[in-house]
Amino acid sequence: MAGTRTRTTPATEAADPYAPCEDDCGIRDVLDRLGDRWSVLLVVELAKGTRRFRELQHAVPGISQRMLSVTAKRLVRDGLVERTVYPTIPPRTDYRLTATGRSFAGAVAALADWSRTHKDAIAASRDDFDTRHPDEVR
Amino acid sequence: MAGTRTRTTPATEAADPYAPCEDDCGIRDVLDRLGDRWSVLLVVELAKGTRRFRELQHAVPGISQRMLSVTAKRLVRDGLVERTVYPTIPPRTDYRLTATGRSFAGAVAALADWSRTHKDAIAASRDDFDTRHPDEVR
DNA sequence: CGGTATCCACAGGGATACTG
DNA sequence: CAGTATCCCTGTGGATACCG
Repeated sequence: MAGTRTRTTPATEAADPYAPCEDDCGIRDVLDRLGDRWSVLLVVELAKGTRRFRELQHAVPGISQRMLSVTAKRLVRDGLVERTVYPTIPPRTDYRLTATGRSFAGAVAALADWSRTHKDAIAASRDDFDTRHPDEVR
Repeated sequence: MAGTRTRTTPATEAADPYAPCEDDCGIRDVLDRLGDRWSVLLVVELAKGTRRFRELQHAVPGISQRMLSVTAKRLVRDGLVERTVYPTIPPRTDYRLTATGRSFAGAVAALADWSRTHKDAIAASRDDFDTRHPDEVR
């Protein structure tokens, strides 16, 4: 999502180019988490229980060490995930959902349900659209 | 969301770098719509009733003509929105949610509810985190 | 083990101009 | 009115290397 909440104009700008909360108002914050590639997958995995860094990395195939670190930190900042560090050698870090995080996981699960029940219809619609409009860039 | 569903590697690649549907499986498709800047705003507006191109543009402040066009087309392709063109002069185009689209709007509304009830907690958590970690890039 | 730091490719999306 | 065509800047996130 390039340019999210950013302005292109130099700096000598006064008004916020984005609407001051039309229907939005806070929803964006949640949507941004849902939108990024990994947050939801991490939450879904953590909904199953406490996980260590390495465990998360294996549970969510394809995530890089960097993105796991970045995403987890974001979730911790938002208060959805709790991080516990054991200063042992070698170190150990546990991640687990907070109460808010579990609530969020519930909301996500509802959405996942919607996805599952409508994915076929969506796929069909796309195929249909694509055959009807063979050109197009996409 | 740069690099979404894309590979950086040249072309001589065999296996899909992304998991063949671990827990994901179709959810991504929905999440991608939720993730982009405008889809949800458009759906929310259309949930109120049929809208013309221009009406949508005014209802969703900040959206460019191009992004309205692009986003609407995506929603039509996914079968969430229906487009009716009246070949009058000047032309007129109506956009309205399909049955699937209304169902989707419902799911989004649920999410919006979650957002509203938790936005304060999230904001508080962020403030707390930020004061506790004054440095950091963000 | 559990991260950071750095570098960079690339798709998203804004601005602007033009068209049926 | 309702788009399309271009151009270009931007943040996201992948790869890689290094650290306590």
